[in-house]
Order: sequence, then C-alpha cells, then structure tokens
Amino acid sequence: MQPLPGFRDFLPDDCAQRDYITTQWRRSAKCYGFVEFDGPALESAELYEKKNSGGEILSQLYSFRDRGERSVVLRPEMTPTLARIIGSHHRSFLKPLRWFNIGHCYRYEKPQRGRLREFLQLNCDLLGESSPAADAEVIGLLIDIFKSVGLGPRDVVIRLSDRLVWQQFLQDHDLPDEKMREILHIVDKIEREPQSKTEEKLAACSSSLSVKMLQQFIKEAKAPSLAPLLQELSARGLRDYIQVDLSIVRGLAYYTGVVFEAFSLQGGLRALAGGGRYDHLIHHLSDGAANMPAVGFGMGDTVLLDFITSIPSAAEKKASYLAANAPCQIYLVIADETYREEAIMLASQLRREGWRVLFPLSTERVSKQFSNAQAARATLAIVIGAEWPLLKIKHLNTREEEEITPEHLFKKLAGELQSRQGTFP
RNA sequence: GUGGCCGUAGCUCAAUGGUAGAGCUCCAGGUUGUGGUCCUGGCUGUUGCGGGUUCGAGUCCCGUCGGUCACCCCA
Repeated sequence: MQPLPGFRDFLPDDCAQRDYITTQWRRSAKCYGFVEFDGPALESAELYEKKNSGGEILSQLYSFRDRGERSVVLRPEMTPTLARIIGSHHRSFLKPLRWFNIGHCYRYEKPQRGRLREFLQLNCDLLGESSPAADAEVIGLLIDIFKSVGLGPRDVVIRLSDRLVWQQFLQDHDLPDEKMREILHIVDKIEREPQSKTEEKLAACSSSLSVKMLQQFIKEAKAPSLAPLLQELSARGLRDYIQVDLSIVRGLAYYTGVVFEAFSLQGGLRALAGGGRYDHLIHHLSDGAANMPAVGFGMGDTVLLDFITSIPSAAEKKASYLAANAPCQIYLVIADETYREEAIMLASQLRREGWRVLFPLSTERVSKQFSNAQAARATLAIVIGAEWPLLKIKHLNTREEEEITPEHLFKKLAGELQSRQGTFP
C-alpha cells in the first residue's frame, strides 16, 4: 500500500527535518510578537466560492460532499479561514493583530517536485494597521526567518513592488481601472514569455501601450510610495535583501498595495515565499462583519528545506540542530546484568530531569550496546557494572572515559543542561 | 489538463528476447567489559498492474496505475 498520489509518508528523519523548519518559523514569528492560531482543515465550499466566484479555482480544490450533504473543501490556503475567524472574533482583540499559523493545505493538482497535494505552510499576517511600518514588520519577519536557517543576502532576495504604482501608471496613460487585472497579468508574465506573445496580449488589451513602454517602466523602477518602507527596512539593517522590482505583481486578485516575493539566488531562481497587502479582503470575506487593512505572507516547507540543504552553511546549521535533538543523549550500558535494576533506577532519574535516555531491553554484548549507543547518536555512555557503586562515563565523541559517583554525575549534567538551555529553547 | 522520460529486493542499480543478480541496509555470529573499519553467514522479488506478440518477455507492442521533468496554473 502506498500513500495517495501527491501525499507523503514522514519517516522519523523527515519529521526531524520538518521539526527544524517549524521550530525556526515559530521562534522567529514569536520574536515579532506574533501569536499562533489554527482552524479546521475542512471548510465549507462557500468560503472559497465567495472569493473566487466559481471558475477554474474550484477544479483545483479538494472538494466533496460529506455525509450531511454539505459541500466541503480541504483548505487550499489559510487566508479565507483567517478572514472568517477575524470576522466573528475581531472585537475580542486589541488591534493591530499579529497572527501566524503553521498548517497543512491541500490542492488537487498534478503532483511534481516541491508541489504536492498536501503541503505545510507558514502564514504570518498583521491586521488592522495600514502604515508602511506594518509592511516593514512583516517583511522584516520574513527575512529574519531566512536568517534563522542560515540564509543570507547572497542566498535570497526579496523582490518588492507596489500595485499602487501600476494603478498610477494606468491613470497616466488614460486607461480605465478595469484594465488593471489584465495589465498586471501581462506584467506578471513579461519575464517568462516570449516578447511576441506579450505584444499580442497587450494589443488585445490596449492600443496605446507598447511592450517597450512596460519594460522601460519596470527598468526605471520608480516607486516613490515604497520610500517609507525601504527606509524602515534600512533601519532594520535589511536593505541588502531588498530589490525593487515592479515586474512582481503576484497572481492573486486581492492584493491592493505592496507585494513581494522571496527568491533563491543560487541553484536557479525559485520562489520561496510570497505575500503582500490586502486591505479589502477581510471586509469582503467576512460579509462586512470586519473591515481592516492587512498584510501578510505565506511560505511552504518543502522548497525551503530543499534550498537549505543545497547551501552548505545552511545545511550545516540544520545538521547541528538535528545533532542536538538526536533521539538519545545518554545511553546506559549494562555491562553486568546483576546491576540491571540499578541501571533502570538511574535511567528513570535521568529521564525525570529531562534527559533522553536509552538502555538495552534485553541482554546484549557490551560491544553491541556501544554500537547501538552510537546508532542512536548518544553523546554520553554510562557503563554500569563491576565498578558499582561508581559509574564509568564515556564521551562518545572524544572517547574519553572517567569514573565518577552518581551524585557527581547529576551535578555535572545539571550544569550541562543549564549551559545548553540558551541554544535551543 | 497537455507532452517527454522512467517503474527490477527495504535503498541504489545490473541482466544481447534465453536459468532474475550485485552493492548497501537489515538480522545473526567473530567465547573475557567498549562503538564508524574488517571477516563469516542469513533474510528479502507476482521485474508496478493487466492484456498482446513469441517456442520463450524484466527486455518488444497496447492499455492502465504510479513517479519525474517541462508546459498550464498558482490561493
């Protein structure tokens, strides 16, 4: 039996790596005062129909009828759920809200690498504040997440743009607002499509615009509205990560202002995260129950993990986290079965103090026990045998051995635990 | 949804149309209380599945399922 197409099993090693990602996500989000929320994976289909009035989107939804004949959908993204929750609970919270979520989302598409039908996503949203300071907080958080996993300005870039700039562009060329969506779609593709196709699409949309004019406008990258945001990012020391790029407009219809995408600079340009400002969506999705400006972003786990693994310094950082969180810290070697009971008592005591401890469940040769200790990636072995009531401890990395009393052992470990506490809370 | 490539042991892969194999992993040993090496032995298959061609198919053909890459799409 295999999992369904586009779904994955997570073996312990996969879980450990995912734990690394989600731990860094949580840590960074909390540093910015974001609080975690969650909602159901299964939602009413109505929630998504409202936003996208039917069409193709629905065919990419995991949708079905439940036993109560309700039309239901596995959430394809978090934002509608967030908007729904905000709509009915926003009066209970002081504004602005800083909320984040880590959860599985689903889409019924043909699976390929980094694009499965079930994926884990981080969403961070700042609601109820329309100033550029809010944009800067959110983008600052995004960058700090990259920093936390060892990615620097040589590894990732945030391409920043503003839809208001394009709105102004349309006005300056006497084009109606209705053309906005079409033009943005063309801009979105301008890098990826051959010029002839872009020209064709542009001609169908407007007679007064040329591809050259668009390209020139993008090249000039004049975006005065972004100045306050850029200033805030400079104050955070994050300007190195930012590149103003007006060709970034994002595919989604609901963005109203600042939009941004994070890309990998090495190993081909891959989108690692994306987001922007959506000032009307909450109002729309909550049926007017709430009305507040919002800015946020989403980031998937698989592409990020792939990328981290391909960057040596980031891979090293991941490896040291995994080593520090190995399944076993202390392995008790029972060299003489006579002392099994003493060993069990010692193990229990160590476990009560929070150490990850293993010992052989049945009689094993000492050489086998050391072998197992290493396989479990323990850093310390404690041999219990003839020297009792003394213990022989062996540092498995340095192979150094010493004999100490149990009391001394606990004192030593207590110091160790304290000094490590700052490393991985 | 469209097209290309690929499906052989748990993993990585061999096998001119002619008896399905290797390495790694795993398990058990190498007699006294010390772990990445080494030596010995052992387990593992409906060759993804279903048809067809052939004396004979892992190999050729068709279908199907799954994987992968590129489009499409991206909430």
